[in-house]
Amino acid sequence: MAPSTETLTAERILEATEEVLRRHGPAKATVVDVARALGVSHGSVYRHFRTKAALREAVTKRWLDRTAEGLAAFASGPGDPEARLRDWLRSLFDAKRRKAGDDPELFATYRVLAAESAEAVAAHIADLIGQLTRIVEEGVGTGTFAVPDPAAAARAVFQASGRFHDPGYARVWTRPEAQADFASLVDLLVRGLRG
Amino acid sequence: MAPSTETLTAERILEATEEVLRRHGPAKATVVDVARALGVSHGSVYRHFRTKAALREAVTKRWLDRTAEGLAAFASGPGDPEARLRDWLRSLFDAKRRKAGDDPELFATYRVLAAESAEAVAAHIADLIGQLTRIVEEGVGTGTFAVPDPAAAARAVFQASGRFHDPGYARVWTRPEAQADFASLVDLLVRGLRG
DNA sequence: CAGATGACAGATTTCAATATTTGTCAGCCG
DNA sequence: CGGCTGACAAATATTGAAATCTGTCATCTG
Repeated sequence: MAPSTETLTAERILEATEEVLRRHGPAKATVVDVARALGVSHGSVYRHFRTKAALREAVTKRWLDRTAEGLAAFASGPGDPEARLRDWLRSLFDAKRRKAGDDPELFATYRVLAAESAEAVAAHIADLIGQLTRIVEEGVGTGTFAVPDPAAAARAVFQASGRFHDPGYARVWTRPEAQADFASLVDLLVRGLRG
Repeated sequence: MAPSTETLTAERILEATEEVLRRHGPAKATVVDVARALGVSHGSVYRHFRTKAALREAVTKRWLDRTAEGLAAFASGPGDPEARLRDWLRSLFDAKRRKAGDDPELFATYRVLAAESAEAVAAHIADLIGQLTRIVEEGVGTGTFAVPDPAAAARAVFQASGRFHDPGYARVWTRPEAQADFASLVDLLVRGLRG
């Protein structure tokens, strides 16, 4: 790739790394590839990221943050908490299924990256459960829901719906019964929250 | 291993195969090892199992069947359906956690075997969901539960509790919060079934 | 003759040599 | 000087030749 006159920033390195990962996959994407894509020596990349692992983790964080952003709208939007909970869960399921279906290789790549960055994933999950907690708390406030511990209930809802957002289950998302299974699960969980 | 004068049966081969898998792990357990353990030539093993895959699948089936047996008691035992449902879920979680904790290598071995025999696993899961369906149906009969479709609800309960029985989650079973998370989830599901 | 054997071909795995990559750092350049 | 370079050692990955394994079958044996 042609060298650039622009300043070398962490941001530019992250973009180039995403591109290299998309092209070569997680196993063959090297720091040298990233440097080549930017037209610099690999030593320069190490000036911005201490290790290859740190670079990959930064890419993973960006990706997880983008995912969480798309859901925040449902978490704090207006409207009935029960409907918002349903929308939030459906939106999460749809987004995951779309990503896994549209570009399986890229999805697999991010699966590998996520497995490497347990800490970033834990933070992301805490973020999502936080969004759910706000919905459940509001539902308790309006009387829609009746649970003793909204945070624990939100956690349970997130874990119970794992089959429809945990990447480990990606292969079942396209099965014909997935849609009905998802509907049954959401109904059961919502009834549980109503108390 | 010493040769035996006993007749070579499928059963004896399966026992020897389990032993070889326990000793060598799934990657290094060969048909020749099994034959050697029985004091016969590997050709004789192929008289009882067409392929190595078929042999492994038979071992997997035995193991899955033993697991399902232990739960059947709760499925059809006497007593309150809600309590039986709770006992069934707890028993499944405890059994899995015990196996994963007591002998992680053997657990990992069976995880590999199960991944190879999708069909046998699907049958096993159908069996378990069948047990759950019977409990839910009985609960609907006694008025404890109120769901429109007991089979769909049982399916949802099984999938919702995946985090506490799916081997893919084994690494979270020993976390300190697992116990509380399990309790929250079961409470939520039971409330959902009560309608 | 039913069941076991072991030689065999092709597929798969292992292992050691070879090549690449990671991460460092002394020195270069604007 | 501040940032970039590229030579380098150690760690990791790739390769391909040798060894092992899978599955078959003609032959043997009780």
